[in-house]
Amino acid sequence: MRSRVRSNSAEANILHADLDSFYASVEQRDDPTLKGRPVAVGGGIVLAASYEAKAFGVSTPMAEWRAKRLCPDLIVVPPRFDAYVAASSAVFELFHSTTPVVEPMSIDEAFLDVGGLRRVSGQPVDIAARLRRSVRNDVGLPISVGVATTKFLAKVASAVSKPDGLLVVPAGGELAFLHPLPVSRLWGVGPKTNERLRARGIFTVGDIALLDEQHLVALLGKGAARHLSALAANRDPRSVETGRRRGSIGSQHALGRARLSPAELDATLLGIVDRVTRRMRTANRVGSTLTVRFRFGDFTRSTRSRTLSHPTAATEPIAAVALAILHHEWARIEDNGLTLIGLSVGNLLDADHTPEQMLLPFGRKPTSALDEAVDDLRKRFGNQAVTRASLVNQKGQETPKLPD
DNA sequence: TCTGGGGTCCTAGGACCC
DNA sequence: TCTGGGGTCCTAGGACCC
Repeated sequence: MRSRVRSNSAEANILHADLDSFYASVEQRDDPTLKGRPVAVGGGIVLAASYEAKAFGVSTPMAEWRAKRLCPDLIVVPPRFDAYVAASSAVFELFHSTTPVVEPMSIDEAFLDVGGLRRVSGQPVDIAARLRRSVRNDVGLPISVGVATTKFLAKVASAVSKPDGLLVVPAGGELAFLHPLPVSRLWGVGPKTNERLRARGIFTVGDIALLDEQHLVALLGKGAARHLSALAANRDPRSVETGRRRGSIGSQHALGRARLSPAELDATLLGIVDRVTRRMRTANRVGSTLTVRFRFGDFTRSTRSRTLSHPTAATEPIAAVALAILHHEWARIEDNGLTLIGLSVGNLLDADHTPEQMLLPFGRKPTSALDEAVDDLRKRFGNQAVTRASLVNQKGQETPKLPD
């Protein structure tokens, strides 16, 4: 259940806590010989870089060979995701013991609302300082915290305070802090938008605040323009929300340059289907919209999606539809090669609250062309789960048709 | 010598329903 | 028989974030 918590918006009550160079810090914590040295976590590409490495210009995501050229002494260690998950859980326990109002943003950052805790825990700045000490002492990791009246500003503050910093933007001092910053600090300004703004002579947040919103709409479209105008004026009414749930679960796999055979591609996709559906079942969720993601040899991308008539977390129907989509794109894959394939399942529902008769698989009459395709695949490959062995499609063999 | 893996949100056209 | 406006869902793509 999602809930909103309103705090007194005139006060700087919102904390944004963000672990510094998270993966790299865990590695430096667990291997003392890495302390104080330039470390990158990755394999082929940099997933995280320590501050010592960042000083050389190493950043993420950067090809490993490039990082090593920038920083010849760089130590590259392979990722240990289990260790990161464990460290993250420990840190989130500290978040939750700080305040009940915690909104996770990713594995290494969260918003905390500490409004209303003054009497119990003191001023936000003191709460933030204590939290930083606990994370350092109990988990052994550096964390930066920003404190402000809005989520957006708290996030900017934590970023500005890095590394291992604490920064409070006092109520009333928001615009003085915000306006000199470059537009790229705004949430939602990436390389493309930054370039478009730069071309119009817009460099700082203050420049945006001065701009007529209509002008911005013409430049970026209505949604983005309103969003940026609001942030530049520090209008950010979003509250810290607990209980937010993911809207999709997916997995993808980069394939490199090697050309895979159709059977190998089928097997790769089935492995991804298996991983995704397992995760869905573990999370006790079902979904109905399948999106297959392709990146071709020239690095152009494309997605194909289909919506099932009933939500499911079962391997078999999802595998059947995902394979049908893959086979439908075969001509383009043959022409260009394929460098990435992925699958995500959206429209997620709680399995417990989904009426049983809505769940696949179950005995039923086909209700859509898509279901007919699923049934067709079942007939063709047997009613058991679609297995790798049953799907060794040689090139040229008839492949399942995807209904238009 | 290229470019990982997990997500979110927005836009826009077309289908479909009322 | 012709015509409308609004709402929602589906699909594809783009941009962005960590």
